[in-house]
Amino acid sequence: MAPLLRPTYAVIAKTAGVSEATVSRVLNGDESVHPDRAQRVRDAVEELGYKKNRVASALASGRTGLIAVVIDDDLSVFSDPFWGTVTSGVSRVLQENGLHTVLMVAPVGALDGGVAHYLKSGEVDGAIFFVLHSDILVNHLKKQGLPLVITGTPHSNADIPFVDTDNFGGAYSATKHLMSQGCKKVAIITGDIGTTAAKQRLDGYLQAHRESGTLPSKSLICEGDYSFESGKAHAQKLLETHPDLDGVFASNDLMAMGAITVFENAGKSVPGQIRVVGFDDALIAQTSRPSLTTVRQDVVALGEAAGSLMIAQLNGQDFEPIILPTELVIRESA
Amino acid sequence: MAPLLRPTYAVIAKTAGVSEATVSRVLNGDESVHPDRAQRVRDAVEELGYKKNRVASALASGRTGLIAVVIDDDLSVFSDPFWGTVTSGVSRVLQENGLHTVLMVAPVGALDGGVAHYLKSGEVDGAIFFVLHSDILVNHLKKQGLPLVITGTPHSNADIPFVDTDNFGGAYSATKHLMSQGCKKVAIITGDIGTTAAKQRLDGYLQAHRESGTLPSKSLICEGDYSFESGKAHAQKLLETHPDLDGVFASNDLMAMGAITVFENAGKSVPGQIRVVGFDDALIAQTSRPSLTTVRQDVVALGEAAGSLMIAQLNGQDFEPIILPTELVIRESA
DNA sequence: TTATTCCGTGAAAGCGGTTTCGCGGGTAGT
DNA sequence: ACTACCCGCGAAACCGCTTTCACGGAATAA
Repeated sequence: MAPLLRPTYAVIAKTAGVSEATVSRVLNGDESVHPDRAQRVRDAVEELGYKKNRVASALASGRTGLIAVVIDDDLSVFSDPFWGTVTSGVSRVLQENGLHTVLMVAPVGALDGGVAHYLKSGEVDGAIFFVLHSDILVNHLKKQGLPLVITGTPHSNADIPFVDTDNFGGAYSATKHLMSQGCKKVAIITGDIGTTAAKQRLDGYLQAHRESGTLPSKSLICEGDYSFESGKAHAQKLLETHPDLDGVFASNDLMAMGAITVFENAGKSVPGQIRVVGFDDALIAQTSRPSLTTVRQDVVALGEAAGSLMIAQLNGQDFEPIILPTELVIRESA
Repeated sequence: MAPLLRPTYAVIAKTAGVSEATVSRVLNGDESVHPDRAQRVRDAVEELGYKKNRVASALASGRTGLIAVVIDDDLSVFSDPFWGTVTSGVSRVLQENGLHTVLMVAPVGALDGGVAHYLKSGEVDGAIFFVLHSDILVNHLKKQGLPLVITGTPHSNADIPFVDTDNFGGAYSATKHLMSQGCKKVAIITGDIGTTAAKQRLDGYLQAHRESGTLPSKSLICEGDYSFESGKAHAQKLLETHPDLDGVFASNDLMAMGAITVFENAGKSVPGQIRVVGFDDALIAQTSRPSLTTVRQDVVALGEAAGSLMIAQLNGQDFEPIILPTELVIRESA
């Protein structure tokens, strides 16, 4: 079937008794059009039910009104509700400014990968990166003039706008809490250590140890990948190599839950014999048995901050990096 | 900064020594172009790094290559991992066919609402609906010739292509299982009864009762809204009005978890004193304590089936509705 | 050999907007 | 009254493709 026929500028112009250029000026907020003519245009739009064709506008203006939100991972990340929540924060801010979100969940890869190709295609007016294993693509796109925001502190000292959560502070207070609860041997299950967030959380854990006058052995530091399964795998290994382990800080809630599953199945009660803290404060943290002590980050605010930084750039305004605080939420598991 | 300058057909045509129409014919798979000329075009594309401008192509052809995936809800649905998983199934199938997904999570509302406006705007070549409280918009769009697929059985007998899970059979076997475990008084917490899925799950529950020669009292049938909080609220009420309750079938895993939280906090052990079954088999079902007995639906396959039905329509092929089976997964809670 | 048909290809119109440049009328200054 | 400047507005070029129509050469049939 033929697509629905909808009025164009030509019809609006004829109805209002003006030119198409005037219609364009009025609908795009040009204040120089005589108020009486402008009102005639608005009346015609109302009467005829006109809607702008965004495809034609994008071709003519060179701007699509789309902002890419890039998650350097695969679609299984959506089993972690963090991503839906943070994305909703970004989308709300962009939508308030007449922009739309294009969500890209794929490995960012090299300069000739799928994500790079898409971002260079001119289809988006800017890009917000959520997970980064390397700054190579980001630096390349910045040189080409694409407005960018990244979440997480950049690897290099490039002048890239970013928002972040206080990873170091959150991990530090989680580890301090475990120690204050009497834990003598505390392990960490990190995220992918290629990301700055995982590094900063590890640094917070190490700083808490330095301040208590101890240093954890290398086998207490496990590199996970934020997945439930990696939490389980490392918990298993920790029990084998450290039977006297009495505390674990996992760098996200999913890995914390994986660890708890293993400990409980091994007959080690949580928090009776071993205490566990996570990071994020996802719903899974609240509903688990035992409910999870965790470092809460304001995920909606993180998304909104990223969106606001993008809007500021597109409007040619000044901006500063934004670091959001964390809060340790004490529940049953520690 | 000015957008990156990229070669257009004019440049490709000049380099290959052909017209722009020929370039368009070659790149769109027209077999009538002389093979030598066609090869010269492909060589020029390779040499110059040409990428099609999809905005210009959409304007010229009247097709955008975008398919809307509509979830009649708000963004909090992403706290339920069902949605990320089912969407990934759809996206994979569309991408294999050169199409892209536009995800819309918003109340569908009336014919003059935001979703309706967008779908009538000509920006998408088709739409897949995931939750529907009413067929009004779908029937309207079908009349206008927009290719459609819905998940869930349509309310009316309209000739709308759909995919579904066997809701009736899943609920029936869940309720039968509770009865076979000795449960004498089984409640149900439904989803929004305006959706056909929730109705069918209720019907399955009622059929299992009919076959056992009993009928549940009306106060054992609670209408939830698939949220964790509604599961808790109805569980609280059920305990008050039915102290001898010994079984609950919840129409999704989140409500089941909400119910378990309330029962455990009230000192009723699961499954010792009261057995609980959910629906979906989300990760939350596996990680909870106790782990959740649930009706597993193949959510990826549901998404892929919806995508395949859309592709068939766009290609003008015949198609049948697709009903996917369920499987009762026995864990600790029942 | 001549006439007719077919087909590959190029020129250009069009898709629906944005934006530029020039024109004419009005206003201000001398 | 005349001159210079300003500004609102319209005509039309342009954005980068797709597709239509017409042309010329080749092939086929009479």
